[in-house]
Amino acid sequence: MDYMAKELTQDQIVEKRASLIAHAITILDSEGPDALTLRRLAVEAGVSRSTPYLYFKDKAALKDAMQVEGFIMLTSAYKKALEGLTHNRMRMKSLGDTYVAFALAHPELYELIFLTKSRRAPMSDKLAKVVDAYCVLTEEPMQAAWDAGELSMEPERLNKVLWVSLHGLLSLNRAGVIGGQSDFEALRADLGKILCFGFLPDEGRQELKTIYAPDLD
Amino acid sequence: MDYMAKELTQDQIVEKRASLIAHAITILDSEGPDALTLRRLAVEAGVSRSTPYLYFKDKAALKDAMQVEGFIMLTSAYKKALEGLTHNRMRMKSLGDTYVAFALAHPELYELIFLTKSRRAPMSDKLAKVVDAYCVLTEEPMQAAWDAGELSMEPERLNKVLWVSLHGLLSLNRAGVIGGQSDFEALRADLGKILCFGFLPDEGRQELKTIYAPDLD
DNA sequence: TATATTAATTGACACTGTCAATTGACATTG
DNA sequence: CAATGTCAATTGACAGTGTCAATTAATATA
Repeated sequence: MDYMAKELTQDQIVEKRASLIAHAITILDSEGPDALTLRRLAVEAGVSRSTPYLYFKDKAALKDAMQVEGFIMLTSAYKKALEGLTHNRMRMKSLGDTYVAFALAHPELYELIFLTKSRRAPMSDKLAKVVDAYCVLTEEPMQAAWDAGELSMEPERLNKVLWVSLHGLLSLNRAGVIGGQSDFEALRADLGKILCFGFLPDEGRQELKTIYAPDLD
Repeated sequence: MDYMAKELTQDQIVEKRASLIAHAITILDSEGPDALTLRRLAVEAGVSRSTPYLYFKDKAALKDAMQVEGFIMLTSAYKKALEGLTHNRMRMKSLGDTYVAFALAHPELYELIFLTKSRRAPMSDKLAKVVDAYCVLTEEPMQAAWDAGELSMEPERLNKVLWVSLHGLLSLNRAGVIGGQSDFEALRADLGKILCFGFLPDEGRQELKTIYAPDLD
């Protein structure tokens, strides 16, 4: 057996952590959550059974780190997707497409990201920071649209509404409860239409408003 | 140890199954998924370690059964919630409230229901049937509204859109990624507004339509 | 009364997360 | 330069899990 230098630099630690996280994501995405085992992760990383415990307190801590990494991956995918796009509408569409593509390409990681394993524990500082950076990016095109008077709701609030809708679409589709592969695109189009225009028809909109949403502004 | 009659009737079997499922849901909802252990379920049911295997092929099979039971619970909650309500708008609102209340009252069960543990396995016949009955109930008020010309989309499609939106709201909120308890109601109101009226403002709606949704009808 | 049937139990195994005890390479000191 | 201390990393060990084969024992039937 070979051994490393005595005292690890901070860089070495984060590098080792990162490589463990990356490999954990590989296992998760290729074989599902049941295959993600600390022991297997260790042996495939060429280290011994309990070495991961030097870098992660827990299996839960590893998952938390994977969640953070997932947001980072999404954020950098967004940055790439926005490159060279100036038209505001295109930027918004590109973000949505990137989100969907990510969720479909990494379904297991996507599921892990949006699952609360930690029971009612508040977000870690690191996660909060990463989510913040994520939201800044997604809100930016909406802010521009808002400034141009093209939206009926403030960007920060609308951003959450759209996020929620898209996540629901992906989550229910993956659950298999909402219809097969072909339905997915149709449902996505339906969702887009409703989000743009609402489910109230153009005729009689004002009167229906008092019926369906008497308490909204 | 006491033993039962030699040959179990079909009724006895489904009763035993049902009681195991019910208790499994109790454990899940009160202590979370990690606490739901076949061995613990067995001992708390007063039977021995591997008795559950006489009623469920797998732990996964137990979870599948719990998923079916979850849909049944939701469906019967709907029926109760609709009792005595004749106004169509009230019926729709009541369904939505019931859905949200169920998800908040049984967060763990709710999560289990909408998680695909079985990797890409198609829905079982039993589940498909239950989901069908579920959808019939939720679509009914929308069908009435559609007949009255109050909707811009066919009930079956709109039902999925609204389901997706509500599920996304609950799922992201539970994930803790979307904001705390107080934000929840505000976000729900925002979502309701966007779903009713869309995110395009009333002014310039027609022109914006060509920008934001050139490919929609 | 003896036998067959079958629900239910126990024994056993491989595997998991986890941590205490141990190892061994290196940096530091006398 | 040899002895010592430090600390990353390994191994040993344990409780707990899902799962199934072998076993038990109660009852219907003959």
